[in-house]
Amino acid sequence: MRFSQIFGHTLKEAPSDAQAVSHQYLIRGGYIHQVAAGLFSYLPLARRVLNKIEGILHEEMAMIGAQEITMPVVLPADMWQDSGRWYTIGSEMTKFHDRKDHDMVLAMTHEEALCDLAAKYIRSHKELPQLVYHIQTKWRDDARPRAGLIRVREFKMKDSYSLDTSWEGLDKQYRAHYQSYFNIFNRCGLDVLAVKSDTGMMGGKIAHEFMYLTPIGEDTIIYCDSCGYNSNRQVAEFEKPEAVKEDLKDVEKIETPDCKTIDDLAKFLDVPESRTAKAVFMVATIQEDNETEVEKFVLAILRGDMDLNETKLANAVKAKDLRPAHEDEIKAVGAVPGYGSPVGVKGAYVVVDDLAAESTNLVGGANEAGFHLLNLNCGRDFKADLVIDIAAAEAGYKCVNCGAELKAEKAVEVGNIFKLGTRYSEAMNVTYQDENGKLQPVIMGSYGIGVGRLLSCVVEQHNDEYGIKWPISIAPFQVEIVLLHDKKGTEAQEVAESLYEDFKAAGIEVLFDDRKESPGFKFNDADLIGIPLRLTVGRRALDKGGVEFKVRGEKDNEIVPVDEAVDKIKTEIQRLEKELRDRVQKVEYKD
RNA sequence: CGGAAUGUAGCCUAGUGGCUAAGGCGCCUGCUUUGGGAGCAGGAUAUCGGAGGUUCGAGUCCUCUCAUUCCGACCA
Repeated sequence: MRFSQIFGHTLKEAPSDAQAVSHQYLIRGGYIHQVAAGLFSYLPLARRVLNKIEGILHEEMAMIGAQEITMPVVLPADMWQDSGRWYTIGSEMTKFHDRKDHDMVLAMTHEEALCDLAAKYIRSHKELPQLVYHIQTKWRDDARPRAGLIRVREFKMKDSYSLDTSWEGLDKQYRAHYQSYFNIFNRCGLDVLAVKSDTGMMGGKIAHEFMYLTPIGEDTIIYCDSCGYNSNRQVAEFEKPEAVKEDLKDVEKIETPDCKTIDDLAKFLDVPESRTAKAVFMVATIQEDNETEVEKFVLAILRGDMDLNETKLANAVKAKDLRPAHEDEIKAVGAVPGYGSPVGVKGAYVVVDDLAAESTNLVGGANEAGFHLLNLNCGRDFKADLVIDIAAAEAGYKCVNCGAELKAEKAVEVGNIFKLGTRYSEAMNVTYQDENGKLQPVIMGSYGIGVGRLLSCVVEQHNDEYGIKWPISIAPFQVEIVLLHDKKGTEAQEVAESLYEDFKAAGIEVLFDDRKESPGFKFNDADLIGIPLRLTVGRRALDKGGVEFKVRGEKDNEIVPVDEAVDKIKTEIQRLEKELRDRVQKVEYKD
């Protein structure tokens, strides 16, 4: 490809909207164009990277026996009604009517479509197990797209679906993906960590997330350096500190103006946050039986220095869904937001974190604006319907396994693998006949990787002050020829042109900067775009007997004779490819 | 969906009620130049996000609205 003909161009300055490094470089390099919030066009350079990534995905899927299919992005609503998600997912899912006035849906993911397909094609245990996948567009009308390609509304995902007759079979396919995903990320040059993401209710349900650690991430990982424990904060376990125990003192009501947060309160009273009680008002949706759902008002009490872990709370009250309570709902039970506690509250299910229950003489809300109560004690001053661990893990707490201090790190989820079990197959009647002729639900798994998010995470990991440094495996081109024009002769031009032809003939992906620009301009663009290998053709190098070879990101360069340039580049490509290939290793599966 | 900020040419910015909206980058033409974002000369590109209002006069003040970004809620 000649640089002069590429659709799109580079920018010296990034638009002020772009804040994440990957967002800035991808825009400045002429890779992507933002159309609206969370909507991007991919220009030729980015498309080439996506093609490379998708190539790796296809190869790795083939390695674990997955067959490629394609399911539509527009789906009829009835399958989403069958799975129940038509009713449970909010405005993130886009619904519309087609010309015949049928309810339609833009696919957020393809479990329903796959189940619909499997229900029609899977008949016998002899046809199982199966593993199918596609790389297809998803639409999620996210309330808050951000950071360029990190969180978007329309994106492509590689999603695969396994179908098995047994939990052992599912486990096998699950572990195959676990390994496969490490291979994929390693081949793309991205460092990831696999963390447990949901132990959930429903017994055997297990999920892992593949996390790229970065401060711009939205997930928090809790990990332990000394024993290797790690987990998404949502489900992380930790050892609670000892409760402070004193002799019980009498309750005392005090005026606390403008103390709506624990922080305000602790400062105002000059007590540590750990001596306060925090009230969190939630509404849980609970499935009583197949037909009926009820909403339950839940009042969660924690020690003031701890955060509520909603996943733990949802599990504790067996909630299908959990949301923050609205202000009128809070008032309806007799509580006051900002000054809340269980004291005097009626009609709420009170869940008290075990540590808060053991702690004595805490400061809590009086359920009266501007007032708190001193010396609250669980059991004496208010009753707990349930005492259980509902606190979120945080850095500084102790590891449950080894007692070392836990650490926290932000991360972006670039992939996940999920043991669905029979959740969808039962709802959507995906069954097969077993050896005895009995109908059984198929046991499913689903496995996803966001392609654009992976691309942007690679840029986050591989860049410097000048631009992107692509890993060779997914670089839009393997080598860039930078021609420096020379008025005194045509030699440089001729050498560059003939090298360009030689590279193409040798099957090397080459970008030829043939533009009539100054050297500095071209070097800066080359660094920005980030092609791994560079050959500079100009008077100075020719006088020294060749062309100048340089690896992106390395300081040194060397003169290579013109007739050895193709071999040199071939060797270097192989060297860089080997580096990435060597990253691919057997990983130990961690439950 | 809550809180905040910002909208001036393709990009970055100036413009603090008063003349024809200014500069840099980029773009076009010509000449010159060619090893880390060259120089000179000429040129094109803005309904100042939109609507309404206040005013003799609005890019500037007010109201509404739209969009984008950031923080939070949310995230199958």
